[in-house]
Amino acid sequence: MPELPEVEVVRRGLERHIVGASIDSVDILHPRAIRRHLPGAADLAGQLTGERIAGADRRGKYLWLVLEPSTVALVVHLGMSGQMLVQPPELPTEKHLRIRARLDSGLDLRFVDQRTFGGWALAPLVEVDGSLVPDSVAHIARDPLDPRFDLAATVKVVRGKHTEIKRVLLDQTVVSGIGNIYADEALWRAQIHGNRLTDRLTGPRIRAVLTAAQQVMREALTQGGTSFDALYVNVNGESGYFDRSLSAYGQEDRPCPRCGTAIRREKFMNRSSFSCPKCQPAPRRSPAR
DNA sequence: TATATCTCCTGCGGGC
DNA sequence: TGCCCGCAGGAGATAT
Repeated sequence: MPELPEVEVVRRGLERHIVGASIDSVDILHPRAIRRHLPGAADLAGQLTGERIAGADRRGKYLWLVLEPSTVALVVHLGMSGQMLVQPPELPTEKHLRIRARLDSGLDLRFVDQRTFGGWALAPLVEVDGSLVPDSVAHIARDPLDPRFDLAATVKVVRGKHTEIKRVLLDQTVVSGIGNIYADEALWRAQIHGNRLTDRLTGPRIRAVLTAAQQVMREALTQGGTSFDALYVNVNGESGYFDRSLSAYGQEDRPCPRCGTAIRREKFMNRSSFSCPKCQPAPRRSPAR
């Protein structure tokens, strides 16, 4: 599942393989893949055709290609299962191919997405807090790998909320790029249960969990991201290996690497949470969910 | 206004 | 073998 490290791997691949190329034509093969582009498929294809890809940028899990001469951005979200593949056009069409762009470099840029949670949309670039981002991404906070990420300010925002720490880690308007996998890993490293209330945690403990998120995502990035199946791959169709290094996520009933206690799985926000019952004791009375 | 919950979607695996 | 159901989960919409 693509979270920040996986998206960054894809961004780097796009930067290496398609920046500088121009778009000759675009085929939209599934309307849901462009549902966030309100003017529709014909408009998206028309606006992209003839544009030159001038750069590949990212904030959190949002990725965008800067286009010239229009200066708009093609915003890409991979959702649960999206892939941006750079392929020779003669390669067979993928089963879940949603969008195909033909480039003047002789390659295809393909958007493949089994579960159709992801998609493409065009957006003008606007300046937010000193950075140029698509206006549809303006509400997304800086991610922990951003050189201008302000840890102290983020700690303050988190402490100012009255909710559970895991909810805040998943709130992209507070800190971006963290999904269910890295939230569980960061909480495990910081030895904090995800149901702990933010306004009852000390500043140093919140700082510890944010720093842990930063560390775990940096490590994942060096290993090409996390992959459980063929759903997440880089632009060449290769999977990452970080899933072999996970301590909590997906480790139900396996021994905690720190204390040996069996990792437990709980339902949280309609999804699964994994934690060590000894290292990460739950608050005495969990808030109603 | 802040927080919580629902919904979208597809393929896989388990149970019957 | 085939059908049904639960599960996976990011993010916007809707409810509280």
